[in-house]
Amino acid sequence: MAAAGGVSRATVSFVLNDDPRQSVSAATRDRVRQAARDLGHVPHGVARALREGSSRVVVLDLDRGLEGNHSRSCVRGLDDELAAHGHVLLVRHGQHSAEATRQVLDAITPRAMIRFAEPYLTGHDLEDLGGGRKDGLAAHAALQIRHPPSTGTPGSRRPCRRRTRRRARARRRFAEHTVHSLGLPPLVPVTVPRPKQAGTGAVADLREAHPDVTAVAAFDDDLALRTLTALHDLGLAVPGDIAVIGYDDTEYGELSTPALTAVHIDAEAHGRPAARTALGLDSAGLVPVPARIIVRDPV
Amino acid sequence: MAAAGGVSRATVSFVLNDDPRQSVSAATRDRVRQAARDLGHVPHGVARALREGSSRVVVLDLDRGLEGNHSRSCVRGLDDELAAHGHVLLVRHGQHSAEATRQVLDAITPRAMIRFAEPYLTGHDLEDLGGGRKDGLAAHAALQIRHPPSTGTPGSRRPCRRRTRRRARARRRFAEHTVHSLGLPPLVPVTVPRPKQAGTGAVADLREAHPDVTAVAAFDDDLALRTLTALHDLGLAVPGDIAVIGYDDTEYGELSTPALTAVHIDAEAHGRPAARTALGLDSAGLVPVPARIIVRDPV
DNA sequence: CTGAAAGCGCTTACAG
DNA sequence: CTGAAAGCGCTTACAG
Repeated sequence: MAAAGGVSRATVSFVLNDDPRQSVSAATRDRVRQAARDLGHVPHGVARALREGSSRVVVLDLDRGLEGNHSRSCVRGLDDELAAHGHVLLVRHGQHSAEATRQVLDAITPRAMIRFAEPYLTGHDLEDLGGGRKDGLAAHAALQIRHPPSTGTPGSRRPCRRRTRRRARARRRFAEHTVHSLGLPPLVPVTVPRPKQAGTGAVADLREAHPDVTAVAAFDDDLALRTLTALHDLGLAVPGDIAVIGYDDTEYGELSTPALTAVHIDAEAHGRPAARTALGLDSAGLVPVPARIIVRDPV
Repeated sequence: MAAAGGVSRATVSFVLNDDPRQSVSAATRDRVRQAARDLGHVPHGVARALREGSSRVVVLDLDRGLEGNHSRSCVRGLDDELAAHGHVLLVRHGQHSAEATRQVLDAITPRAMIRFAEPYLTGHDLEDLGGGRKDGLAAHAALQIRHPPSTGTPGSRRPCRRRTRRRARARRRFAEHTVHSLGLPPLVPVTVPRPKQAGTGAVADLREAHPDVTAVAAFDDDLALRTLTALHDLGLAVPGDIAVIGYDDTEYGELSTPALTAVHIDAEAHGRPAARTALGLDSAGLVPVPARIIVRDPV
């Protein structure tokens, strides 16, 4: 490559990286660019990574698949934004030991390793992102509880797997805050386990212990659909006897009867700043897309 | 590290890689191992990759998320098997341009890049994997059509996104073969689109045009659930009026009424040989886990 | 059996 | 403004 351009490898590097500390004549610059195009030359990432201390890869740690719209859109945002800055997003699925994580680090020394929804949880995203709107966990928890705004309905929900525990706790706190500020009775937590029969039993117990509960604000769509199924099996009317609202808008929500109304989180706007932070860039000026309720059947 | 052990870097490399071409005295070997442990020394993957020509990473290209059991278990198998051989699995989600793919290659020069379910489709997995059972697309397509074995029911199904088209076509062919060999009437293809109303319309049309169709063998669980919803909305009884059987066993299948019976593919056994092939290893001796039908409610 | 040296392809001070 | 040189941390012929 250097030979073809008739310049030193150093010069090639300067040109291809637009190094501002080095001025290169326009003629040389063009010559190098042209040669790179002709030869299809692209810097070898591994060599560059060795020299620079890390590869242009960001690893996202995600223990689940890409179930709802939240994770899916977040990945899209991360991917786009990283690509725009010459980096690559790679996802690691499953629950891994610390040792396995170290293996990844050792294998490619990624530029950063992101844990899914970490900032969403830690409060980073709870800050005002412009337009007077908060677009984080607190806002989303409140959005779910407030819907529909006209009827005051206590919600209930269920935290689940270990990794999500912290997030569940935070959600719970925000939901309780909302309930309180609306002057509603406190939340009644309920667990709707698998398999189906167990879930139905749990919902039956809830009805008996708390006949006054008029709505369920589910931790996620999976649990919302589980609850819907249980209510169906108990012969209860939705939303007549009790309403259900989901969180995270799975495509399966459309298929239940009644179809599931749910909080829809557009997390591309979360993924982008996360990407920039991972690269050590300023993440100002990104426009958030506030979460909204997808109303399917009346709740 | 070399200094601490009092040996040359070369020797460290020989010991740590168990190089068979080089004999190292037991004493030196122990000394190096001990020093490595003490210092927590691990070979730097990037440097090694530069020298060896590729990193110990395998990239899996997956345009969807991890929806059903097929992709999920396949990823598990790949991940396990690669880890057992000192490699790391990283997943790339979304539909990417050739340019973007090249970016990944340039960034870390992975050992291999796998396209999801490629061998599943190309026939690799259609071979007999031992025990006199085939555990591939042909077997799975047949399994779905044959269920329940007692009643002869024409199936219908729907291919969808571009990437899956080839797979859909192959499935279709295998299903038709099965139908034929069972002496059943030929398959009637049907598309059940989103949104819900459109799907319901499609199923209504099907009923009108082909009142003799008694069962739907869906392309995947999503479509099966869609069909179930449509039938419900049309006031038809399942399986009384028409049966539905899914493919790939989503956890949401449990929640419909009636619950969805589906083909359950344990693809860990597909992931493992794929991993070995990617590493250029022999994949003999791996035990396949044949697909089975998860019967939930009677079809 | 062990060690000194080359080289993988880059980037970046440094000298000209 | 340009080029020769060092060095990132490994592996692997090669000489001792």
